[in-house]
Amino acid sequence: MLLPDNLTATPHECGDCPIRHRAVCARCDTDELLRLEEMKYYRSFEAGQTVIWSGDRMDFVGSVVSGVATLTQTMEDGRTQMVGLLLPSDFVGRPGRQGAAYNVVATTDLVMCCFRKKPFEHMMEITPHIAQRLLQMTLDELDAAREWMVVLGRKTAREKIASLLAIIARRDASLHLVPTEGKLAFDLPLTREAMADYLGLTLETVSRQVSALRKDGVIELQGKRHVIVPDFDRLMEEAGDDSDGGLLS
Amino acid sequence: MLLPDNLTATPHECGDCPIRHRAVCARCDTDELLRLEEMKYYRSFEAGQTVIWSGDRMDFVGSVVSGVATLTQTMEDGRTQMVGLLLPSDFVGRPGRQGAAYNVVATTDLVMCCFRKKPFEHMMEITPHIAQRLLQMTLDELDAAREWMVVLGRKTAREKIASLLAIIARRDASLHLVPTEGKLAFDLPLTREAMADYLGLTLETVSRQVSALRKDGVIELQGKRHVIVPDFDRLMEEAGDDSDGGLLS
DNA sequence: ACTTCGCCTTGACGCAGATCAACCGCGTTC
DNA sequence: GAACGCGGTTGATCTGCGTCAAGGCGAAGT
Repeated sequence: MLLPDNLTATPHECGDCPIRHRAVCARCDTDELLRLEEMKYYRSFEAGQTVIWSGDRMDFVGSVVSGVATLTQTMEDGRTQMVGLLLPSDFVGRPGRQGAAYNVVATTDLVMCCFRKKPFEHMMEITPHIAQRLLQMTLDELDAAREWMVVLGRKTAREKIASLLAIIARRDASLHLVPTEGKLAFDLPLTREAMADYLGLTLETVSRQVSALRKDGVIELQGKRHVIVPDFDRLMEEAGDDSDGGLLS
Repeated sequence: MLLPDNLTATPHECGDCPIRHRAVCARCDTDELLRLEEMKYYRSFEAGQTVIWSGDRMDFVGSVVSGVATLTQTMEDGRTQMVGLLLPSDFVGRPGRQGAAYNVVATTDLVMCCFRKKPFEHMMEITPHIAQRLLQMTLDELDAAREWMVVLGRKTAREKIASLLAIIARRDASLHLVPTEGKLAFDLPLTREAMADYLGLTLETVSRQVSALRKDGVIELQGKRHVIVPDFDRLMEEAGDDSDGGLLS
């Protein structure tokens, strides 16, 4: 599981990158960064493939270009909890750390944009604002993790589902920057089981609550995965979290 | 709630600081850092006092010297979830961010060691490895948050209690560095309600499970707060987490 | 066309933990 | 020393979600 054979090194200009690598973007930065830009390479994975196993040596950092991956932790008896959801533009990796702390699994076809860790860390040392940008991104992750602790600890099953749908809808909306006058639609990138693992529920409960939200008109479904949100505010209300999180601002 | 009147500016040498400020320690660092060291000041709070309210402007960063504080998030209907437990040596604050994201409350008498945010941020810019150290600390926090997501999402009430006790016991043991041949003892710095807020439970359930652990000999109690752990491995087992986390290594 | 398999849905039932309520011990106030 | 408040305990009951079980649907293989 160390260096997969589907590793492809594609030199390119920053503008070609559909999602700019937020930690290091040669469009905003210059000079030494262009050297790093040259070291950039892509890796792709199929849905279901494991990117890296918890505990394995991890010699790269990167970010998600397209597709969705999850960070999961499993207890000895098999109970598993998702601890991170990686959507396009999210960063993966722990500069300064040896091993991976969690399983990283692609839940859809996935493309990542990577740097080898060593040179990346070196660049971090000689280019102060990379470390700072990384710090800001890590603080964002920490905020997301803490928000999720509220969901896990204090929300009902229905609120949990609504919260998850809201997160995905919001992130999805911020990508295809087409304002869709209040109606959002997206494909769920997760199975019912993965949703359950994210929310600390069972897959049956997830299924029931999704059905309930559909029956109550909070969402519409086309097939099992395509979700339409007729009224985002209503969804946020169901999530027990009345701020719109800046989607419509 | 902005600048409390109990702010005291105590110039000192690093060695005097019972808990060295992990982000910036003039014993390890030098030169410019000594300038920062001079800007260090202390603030103290009584048990129950709020250090800062969520949303308030936060113009300092700091770390806990002694005592315990909590980060909490409250929903509109009053449900509250603790999202961070701040023990001695833990860092508080978000360099580069304006407001506080959570309520910070002292649950015991508390002493913090602070820097004004502006000069601290400036120092971060001109002293690269401060940003890097801060990044490492933030990654630690993120790991802790994710570990807690597993507790919240997948553990039973009994396991949750055991997990919390184990965390406190371990942190406590690492402070008074006296090896106590397997027997640990400490005072719970949290009320039953605060424990419930940390664990996503009700205070009644916390009370019942603590009693159950006592009845089963996993812990002993002197009064309501003083806990004795006769066998740490047993406690870890109850927590559903068989690694000792390095306490006895 | 039939089978198989993965993913999902729905129903019946049980239980862990929430809720509601009474009470205890202890320190503080008047 | 009576009254009070605060934190904690314990009991009785309720309920949301887990568990177990059966079956549906669509895609892919034979």
